[in-house]
Amino acid sequence: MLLSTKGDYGVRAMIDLAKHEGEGPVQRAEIARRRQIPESYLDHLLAQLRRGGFIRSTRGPGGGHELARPADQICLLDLLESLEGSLAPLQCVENPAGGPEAICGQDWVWKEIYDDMRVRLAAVSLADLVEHERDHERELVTSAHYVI
Amino acid sequence: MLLSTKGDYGVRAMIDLAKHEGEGPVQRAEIARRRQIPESYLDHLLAQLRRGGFIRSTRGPGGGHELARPADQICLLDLLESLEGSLAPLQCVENPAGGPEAICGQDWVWKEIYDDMRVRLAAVSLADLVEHERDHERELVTSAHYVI
DNA sequence: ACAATGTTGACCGGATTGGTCGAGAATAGT
DNA sequence: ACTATTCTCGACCAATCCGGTCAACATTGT
Repeated sequence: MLLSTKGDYGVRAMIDLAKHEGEGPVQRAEIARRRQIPESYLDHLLAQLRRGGFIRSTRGPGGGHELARPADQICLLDLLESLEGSLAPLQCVENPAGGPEAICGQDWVWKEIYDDMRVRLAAVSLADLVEHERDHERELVTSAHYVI
Repeated sequence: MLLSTKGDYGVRAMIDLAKHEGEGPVQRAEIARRRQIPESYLDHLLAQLRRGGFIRSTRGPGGGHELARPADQICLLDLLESLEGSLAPLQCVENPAGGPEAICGQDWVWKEIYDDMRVRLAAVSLADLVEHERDHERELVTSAHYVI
């Protein structure tokens, strides 16, 4: 597994914030409930997202969390690399391999895959993810209509 | 990191066997030395490769390991999936997600990347990897020639 | 003052990783 | 039959990571 729950949950949380953009701070408890994330674990992810500059948090009653920038200016690549660290599929793809090692033998294959992956992830914004989710919801509603 | 040392070392070992195809069994100690893999750890990887049907092993003096099929009939995808298990980058990409979860939100992006990745890996054979390594060696020799 | 909320860091059990080690089984050569 | 060589198998182990809990504290609105 390339991504741990950090990347999964973290992006879920960001999608939730993006969906409620402009409605004031969203509370930890709400995010946790809607996205099925353990509340106390979500803490750590929000802290990481804050340090990464993706969200702003305000304390006290009526406090909560909001996006630091518009959803269409946050791409999935930045988000995931901030949450997970490097997404390199293989050790020797990331580091410069020091000397003339070349002992790995499959690095060139993975370099291609990795580059392509990063391009794709960079092309998807948080806004795209929200839009996709809204589309999916509409689909569900429609199919339910015909079933019932 | 998507791949652990299992996938890295395992493929290294297979490249080594492919490179010495037709020269009789290659011994564990040789592979370990040439490819810089701890000998006793290599044991486990060879066992896994044997169970996966990729190699045959013979005991006793003069024994060792050889490819079970020609190198051009073994693709990187099969090897890695046998060594590492599923290469799915995200939980929800692999399992059918049970009910109408769709809570992940980024699964569609990763499904595309995953499919593409598997196609690429399926297109690379062990023979390709050996050829690439030989090319690389020639390059090194050539550049060394000019430097000296 | 008090309640609501976020912030931080310590801690924890279980799984996985990346090995080591030793006893044993098969086989070739003598 | 004996021995040296080589693979085979499973037990074991230390370190790290993962997913998560918890308690103590800081900040702010009323």
